[in-house]
Amino acid sequence: MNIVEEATTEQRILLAARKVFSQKGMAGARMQEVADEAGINKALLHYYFRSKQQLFEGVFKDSSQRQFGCIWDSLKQCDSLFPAIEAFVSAYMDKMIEDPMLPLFIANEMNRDPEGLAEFIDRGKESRACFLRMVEEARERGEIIDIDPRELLVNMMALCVHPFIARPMLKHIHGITDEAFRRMIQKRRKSVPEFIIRSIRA
Amino acid sequence: MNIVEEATTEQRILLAARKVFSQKGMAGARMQEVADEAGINKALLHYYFRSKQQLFEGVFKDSSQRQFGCIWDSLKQCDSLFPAIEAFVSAYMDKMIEDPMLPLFIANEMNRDPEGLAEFIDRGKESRACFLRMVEEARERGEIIDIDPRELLVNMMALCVHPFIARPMLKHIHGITDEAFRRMIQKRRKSVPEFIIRSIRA
DNA sequence: GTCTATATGTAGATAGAC
DNA sequence: GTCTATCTACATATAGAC
Repeated sequence: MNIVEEATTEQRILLAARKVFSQKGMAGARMQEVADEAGINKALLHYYFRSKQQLFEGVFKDSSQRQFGCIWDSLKQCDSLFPAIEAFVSAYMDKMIEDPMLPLFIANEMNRDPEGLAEFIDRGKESRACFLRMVEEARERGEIIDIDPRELLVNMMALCVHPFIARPMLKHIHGITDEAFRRMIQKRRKSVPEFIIRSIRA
Repeated sequence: MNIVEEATTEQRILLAARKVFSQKGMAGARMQEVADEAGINKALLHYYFRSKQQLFEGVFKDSSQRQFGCIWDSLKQCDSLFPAIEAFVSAYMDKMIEDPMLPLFIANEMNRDPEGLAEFIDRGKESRACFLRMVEEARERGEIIDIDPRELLVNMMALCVHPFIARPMLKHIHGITDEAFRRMIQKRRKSVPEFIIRSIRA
């Protein structure tokens, strides 16, 4: 092996599959397209991953871990609420900037097979519970208004994820380019936490 | 024709197709399933709509009109900002309660074929422009803080639409039933406008 | 208008050479 | 491990009887 190691075939397949599956979805994706994207033959896909379903699961396992993994963790690294909100929004948006197709991909996959996700979603369970307690406590201390912690969390996720889900529509409505979209997202990294905190501050 | 007219075959096909397409997406939908759902034969689908693509477009045309049609109009029926926000949120949510799969369906279709949507999105253009002016004016009068009107609109849509996009995840995370989800949405009809207005009020 | 039967194309998967 | 060639299954679409 060289010091500068080339990507293994398996890695190239996973990368190509992630691109194709997240753009086209499970049903719309074609094995041929994945093969082309990876620069290999269709038959080789079946050599590494027995079936399309298994390839898909390989990709999805990877993707959903990346999506849900460190995001929730960002919540509990803070000891007070407002910094935690800022950290969560930043972490979430960073992940989606890396991989803008992921949110829609995951939304679809959850819709297609709700059970298949359970283990990955549950991974952030404690972090989420920790955050909900933090909200509860801030409320008891009178720092924030009376709001259901779970509702706050839904609103936070909504404000983070929606631009990526609705990207084609936003681009059309506001007539913006990819570059302008990127700038909008960067702006939201600051404005979204402000929007949230203004709304809940007592 | 009877006074109590039965649904025509074409209407039953469109209804069935809407159900199947919005659950499975264009690629995942099967003509056989649409036929079964409509209680007719597969060949008859091709009699009414020459191809799957045309059937899909028939459904999408209908769906996106329902989604975008009267929602934007709700914006300009008010002469001050806060009631307009309340009206928009209510109208939007009512539409989605009627047809909870529509948001994800439309998000996917926009992703698949961004151009295909243009005409339907553009339909609400004047209403949107009118709303953005309303925000601008409220800002000049000092009623609200300094916020980009377009950003406000994105946030409004995010808070409305996200629970429907992420429904399976929310149901899993919060361990709620269909009935509890429905209650959550009803609650949000009030809480979302409050959340927004608290955030922008000067 | 509605059906049965069939043609046509394509995608997933395998066999087997190298 | 990687390829070419092929099998099999199935989905869209059509032909034609009723």
